[in-house]
This record gives sequence, structure tokens and C-alpha cells, in this order.
Amino acid sequence: MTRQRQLILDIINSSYSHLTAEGVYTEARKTMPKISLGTVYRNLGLLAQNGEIRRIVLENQPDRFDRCFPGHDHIVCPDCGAVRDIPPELSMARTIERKLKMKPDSYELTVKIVCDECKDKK
Amino acid sequence: MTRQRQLILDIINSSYSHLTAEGVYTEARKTMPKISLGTVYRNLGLLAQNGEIRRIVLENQPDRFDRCFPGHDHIVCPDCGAVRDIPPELSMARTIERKLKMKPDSYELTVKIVCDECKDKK
DNA sequence: ACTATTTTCAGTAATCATTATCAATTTATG
DNA sequence: CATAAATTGATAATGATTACTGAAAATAGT
Repeated sequence: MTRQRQLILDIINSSYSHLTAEGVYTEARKTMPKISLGTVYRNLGLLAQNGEIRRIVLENQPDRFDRCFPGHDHIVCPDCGAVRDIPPELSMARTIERKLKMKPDSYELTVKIVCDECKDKK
Repeated sequence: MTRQRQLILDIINSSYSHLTAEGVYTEARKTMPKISLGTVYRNLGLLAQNGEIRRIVLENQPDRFDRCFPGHDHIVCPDCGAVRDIPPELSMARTIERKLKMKPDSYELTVKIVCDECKDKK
């Protein structure tokens, strides 16, 4: 665990927005100005692989990274791309296990709902 | 509806694999050798926007395109990236509506399960 | 059917997110 | 502390996708 990796992990764990790699890079440079973008990408990838953070893959957007708290899903606005959490109480994890009759390694559920801001603009 | 767009739609609708844009391009050239890759991308995007086909966004892979039959979800192998359909009977659509107390514009559920071939290799 | 207007095309260049490379440095280990 | 293994910063390269272009085709109006 290097200083860089720890910093990146801290940034994700203390953020409530769903940061892109670029966003993490911007944050990281505030405390470690010489950190490189490659290092950010590499560590985000490693942390996601070890299940310490979560990668969210979206249409037409760079990947987002999120804290890894148990089974919460996401709502994304198809217009502006904003991402919101669905609270864990409403998690689909149990339903998926029950229907498939097995526990998946993991899953990603992205519900698309136009957000209020975008609704107003129309 | 141009000949090119119709061809692309036909290819998706008659395929049971989950083709990438490149895959559609390869298929399309068999009947229309001069079709360009840009045309394939443009039309896949348009068709997906109109809800005539479905775009599947996956980690570390080019997007896949699928026939648009009602509410079926996907299982993807995190090792080899193979995609399989979950039959519509097991669709999560109703559960999502019930839990969120609203009908989303759409949703994507990707369940990650290591496929048998990859399991054997270990 | 004929022409004008709009859309779409093929071909190619450009963009953007992400990975790979590599010598230098840091971290873990005996 | 010494040595091996892993990671870093900097930058080049890659791969998927989009943007641009003048030409061709589709559509609409008369």
C-alpha cells in the first residue's frame, strides 16, 4: 500500500459524488501535486479489482468510482449523466439471488430516470 | 430508412450473439461490401436511441448490440466477457418498478458470473 | 415525374478514455 | 541494511467511437 494508493482510496471513501478518474486526479493533486494520471488509473483499477471500491460503467461517459458499501444501486439521468445512489434498503441483490437461484460474483444495476433539472428544461 | 440502416437492423434482429459494432460491420460487408464503419456506428446509435435495438455497456469491452425484446437482462463472465441472456420470465423490471414506486425510462442489469469454460480453466 | 431540400453516405481524420512502456524510486522481505 | 519485487511519474501508444467532408441518395413539394 503506497502513499498514492492510500490517498486515492481516501478520496473515494470520503466523497459522495461519483468521481471519474479525472476527478480523482484533480482531488489527489491538491495533496500530492506530482501524482500522475496513470497512477490514478492504475490504482483505481487495482482497488476496484480487490473490491475496495466500485467501478460504475455508464453509456457515453468515463467510468465513475464509488465507495463500496453493501449492495446499493444507481440511478443515472440519460440526459445529463448525473448519478444518484439508490439506498441499500431498496437493493435488488436478494431478488436477483432468489430469481437466478444462485449468488452472482457481483452485479450492476443502472436505472435510467430523467432527473428533475433536466425535466424542467423541457 | 436507408438500405444501410435496414441491413444493420436486420443483422441485429437475426443474430443471437451480442454483436459489437465491429461484428456488425463484418456481417454487413458480406452483403454490402462498401458500407463504412462510421455508418455502422452512426446507425447503431440511432437505432438504439429510437429503442429499435438495445445497447449493452460493459466493463473493458466495446459496446454490444442486442435485439430489443421485452425486459431481458444479461449475465456476463468477468473473465472472458461472454454475454448470455437471462430469460424474460426472470426479468427484474417489475421488481424495480415496485421498489422504486415508479416506472423508469429504462434500466440495465448486468449480472457477473464466471462462465463454465472459465471455471474449468482454473 | 422533376427539382429542391434534407438526410445520409463512404472515407478518413480527430478525439477521448484508458493502457502500456520504461527508467528511476519506493516498498516489502529476509 | 541489502536485495528483490512492486510501483511511480512521464509520456507514448492503443482502441473505441465521433466528427468532418464533399458526394450520393432519399424525401417532399409542385
